[in-house]
Amino acid sequence: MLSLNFIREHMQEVIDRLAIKNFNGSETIGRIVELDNFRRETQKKLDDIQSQNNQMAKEIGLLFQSGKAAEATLLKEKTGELKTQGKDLDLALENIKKELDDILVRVPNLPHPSVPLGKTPEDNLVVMQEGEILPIAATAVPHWDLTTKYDLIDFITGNKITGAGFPLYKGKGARLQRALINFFLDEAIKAGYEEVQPPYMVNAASAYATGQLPDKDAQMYHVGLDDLYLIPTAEVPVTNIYRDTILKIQDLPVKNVAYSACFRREAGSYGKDVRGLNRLHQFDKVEIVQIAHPDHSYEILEEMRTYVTGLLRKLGLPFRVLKLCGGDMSFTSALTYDMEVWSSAQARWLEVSSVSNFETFQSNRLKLRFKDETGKMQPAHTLNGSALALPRIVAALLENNQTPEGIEIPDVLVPYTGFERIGGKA
RNA sequence: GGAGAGAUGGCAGAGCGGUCGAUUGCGGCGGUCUUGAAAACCGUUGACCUGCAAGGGUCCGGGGGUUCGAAUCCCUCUCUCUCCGCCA
Repeated sequence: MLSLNFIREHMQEVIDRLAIKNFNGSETIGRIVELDNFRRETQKKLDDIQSQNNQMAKEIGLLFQSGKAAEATLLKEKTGELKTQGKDLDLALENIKKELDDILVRVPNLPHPSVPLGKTPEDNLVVMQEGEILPIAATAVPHWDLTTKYDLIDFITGNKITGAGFPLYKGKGARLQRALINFFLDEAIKAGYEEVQPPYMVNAASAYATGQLPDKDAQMYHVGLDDLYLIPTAEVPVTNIYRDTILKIQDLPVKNVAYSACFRREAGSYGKDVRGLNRLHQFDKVEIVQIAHPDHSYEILEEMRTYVTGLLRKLGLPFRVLKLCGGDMSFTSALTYDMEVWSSAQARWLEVSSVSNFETFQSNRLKLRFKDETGKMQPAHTLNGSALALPRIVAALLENNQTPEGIEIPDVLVPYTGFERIGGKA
């Protein structure tokens, strides 16, 4: 969430920048400042009463100790009034804080000044494109046909076991998954990330801290009996490692990588977007997370972007990088790059990674801070990115590498798969 | 799941219901000494809210209660440890 002080001191700027995310903040921001003023007033009143209370309690103590019981009793009677006032104020303060917090957690992060204007994905800015976009071969088929042809993924049985969007990977399909996960993890480790294996369920506090709650409540699977959420991305548990943490400046940047299954309800999705591997309820992803000094977070964002495009290059997939426009950015992000790979048989771009800088938006909620050069406490910046999400990578690999002899596995993956081709005589 | 013990500052570990935000040790930081380091010695060392400041307020696992006054008493929840049970 945004910090109250920043909002107070930059009201108009906050409203203007929120508008870039198509969020009309004029009323909300006014209300926030109003409530905060009220909060301060009430707090002050309460503090004064507490102060008087403490003072009197001390005096009473001293009187009793020096044997002046009568005077002490007299003073005791006077504390009743203060107590009632204190209770009322306390209650009022609690209500104000609750209302303030409810509003504050629903205000999105401010976009970085370089974020392009726009409302829809069409307004995103293509910042680079690489790789050859080959014309579609007459015989090329989409991945949902290839997975059936080579018996790699069984959507029907997955549907029987659980439901739509929960595929069953089989044989070389399963091995390809495992190969990709290991390849992505090894590459990240080479790039200096420390591997962690997080829990796949998180509590509400964690989901709030990274911004999934209350914003994306309906997108997460919730286990009601225990009040736990299935993670939509490893970002949630991994970033929450650092909740309520004070880091040393020399520990920055913190670099973590994690593989996890991801669970998303994807309520409201339909049509060609959900066909085959394009959109699933459960999928695999390797996620990179960094915690950075605010002075360097944008350099690190570029570093992460370069890292991810490097992976795509190694896999031999044509890709492009988009800088998301205000309207297409997530609630929590200040600047996001999306990486998309070209799927030849579908003749469309598929999003396979999203790399974002959240600046202090998450760390404010996380209470993730570090002591800076001057010994002052300040919130760190958090960043993360997919490196990478598997399903659409698999889709693109299958579609782009299909030949009459079968599907060719990229050289970098062969040591991981143990086979060079799917189908044919191999 | 059953029985018991516990939860205090970065860590360890004190704390008769009344100047306790908290003794002490370690660690950290600064200094003296030293060519440098170690050792020794001296000093310093929690977070948050509010205020220009002085100051005031809150925090001893979370929440509630008793009391003029709670780290200290009571209730409750959570977690940890030990033992038993069950089990990948």
